[in-house]
Amino acid sequence: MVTRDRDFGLPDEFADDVLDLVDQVPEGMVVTYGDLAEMLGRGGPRSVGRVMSHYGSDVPWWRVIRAGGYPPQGLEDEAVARWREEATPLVGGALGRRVDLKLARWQGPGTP
DNA sequence: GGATTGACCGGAA
DNA sequence: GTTCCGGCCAATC
Repeated sequence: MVTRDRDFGLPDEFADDVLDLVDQVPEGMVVTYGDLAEMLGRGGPRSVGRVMSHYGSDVPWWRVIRAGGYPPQGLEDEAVARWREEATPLVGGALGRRVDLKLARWQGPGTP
């Protein structure tokens, strides 16, 4: 009996947990990298960000933002466009480029 | 085995 | 408002 039954098949278990949580984020809401790390109970903001850059293609990555309410670098315009489509609360109105975490922050599964 | 990197965080100047 | 720094964790060279 080995400690890990999944030697291969999945790239890494950590990424699987991250993607699973991001996929549960409802429309009009967002979550920060640091919050995801805390929900998982391990890892850090950097680890989550790295996972997203490689495997985020299969999840609503635009709902994962930085602690300041800003979208990931390189995809700012893409994320803002998605938010306006999903009516995500933005600071300064619908023309804002920053998410209002005070209203749109997803607290975790079971609290949509 | 160490050193570097990455879609980061928070605080200070 | 911006810019700089140290800390954080996992994957990669």
